Amino acid sequence: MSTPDRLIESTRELLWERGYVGTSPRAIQQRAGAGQGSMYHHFSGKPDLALAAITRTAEEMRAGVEEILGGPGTAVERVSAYLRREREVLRGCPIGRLTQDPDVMADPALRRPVEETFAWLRDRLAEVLAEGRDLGELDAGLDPGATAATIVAVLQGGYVLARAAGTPEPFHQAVEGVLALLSHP
Amino acid sequence: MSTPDRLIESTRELLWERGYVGTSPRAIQQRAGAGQGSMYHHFSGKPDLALAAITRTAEEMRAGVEEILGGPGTAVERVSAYLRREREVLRGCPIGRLTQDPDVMADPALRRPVEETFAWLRDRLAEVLAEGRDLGELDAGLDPGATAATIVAVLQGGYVLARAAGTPEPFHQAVEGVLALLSHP
DNA sequence: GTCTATAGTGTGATAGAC
DNA sequence: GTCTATCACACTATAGAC
Repeated sequence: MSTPDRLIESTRELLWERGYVGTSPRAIQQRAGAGQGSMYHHFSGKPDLALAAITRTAEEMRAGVEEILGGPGTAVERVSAYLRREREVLRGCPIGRLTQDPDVMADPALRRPVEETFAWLRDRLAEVLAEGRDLGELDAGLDPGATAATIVAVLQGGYVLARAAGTPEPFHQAVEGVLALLSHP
Repeated sequence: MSTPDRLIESTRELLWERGYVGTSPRAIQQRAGAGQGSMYHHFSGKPDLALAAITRTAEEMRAGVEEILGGPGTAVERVSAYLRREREVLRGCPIGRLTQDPDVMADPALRRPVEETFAWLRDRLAEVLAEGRDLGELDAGLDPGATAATIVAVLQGGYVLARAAGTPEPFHQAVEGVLALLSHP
């Protein structure tokens, strides 16, 4: 792995664990096994590195979601598979957590990938839900856009509950709760 | 307002806006109009002040919730009122955001009020939902615990979506989405 | 490309005068 | 109780040698 790649990977991990404010260039360098000069040679500074890290994380997340939502199965099956997919629940969502970082949200360049990822995710889920509704798999009165927002919110909020509780259990409860509401009627 | 009170209020605001890592004693003092000596006279340091601030916020939140959930109306009416209550959506949840702060979660004293607040909230909502189910207002097969987790997660995740989008709209969509699922069958 | 040296600022806290 | 002075350290970045 090249030095720039190692720096980006270090930044990704630290942004996930400690957020943007809590991540220092020094910590990034140490984790990557790179010196200061090296880091500032490849990147203009902390924001530049963070942009590379966030962009890469957003791309990976999108690909992972599309693998499930664009795969085989009925609409409800695909949504269920997405909700029940294995996750490192207590680590939280690497994109969602950036949302709480004022310095990220204040920088348009850093904010864009966060905004776009969630917009895409909601749209993609809404498409699948609309498909399920049109095929009679879901209630005819179901609002795909609102329900998609609910589902994404359950995941993001599930992470919050799990971290508060110190266990993944409330995350899984929240997921099963919304699936029961979705499938039951 | 006394100096200790002003310091606590400053800390509450800054924890909400910038989180624990992003909040410096200096910023707290400046916002409170207090000097360093004054701050360290009344509090032993940043963690001590944060504990006072978090405790106060948790107490207020609990009282606000109980006012609605313990008020008049059917179970669904009270849950709807709680979900639709006016909120400063883009500011996020002052307790939920602490969940993303590794230094808060690493300190058992700071973590406890966060953990207890969410545990209480889920239990309280589950009670109301069980009541609604037992009175035939909600589906007989509804799981109160899981559904309560779902509802709290929708709120917490709604904040995340709203901040990502830069507008409160997805928060309201998520809320209406879950209410539709809850009331429809 | 990578290194070390250095700078300027902020952090979190203590000391001791008033 | 509140003030100013001071501390040791970390942060983010630049300079210039190698």
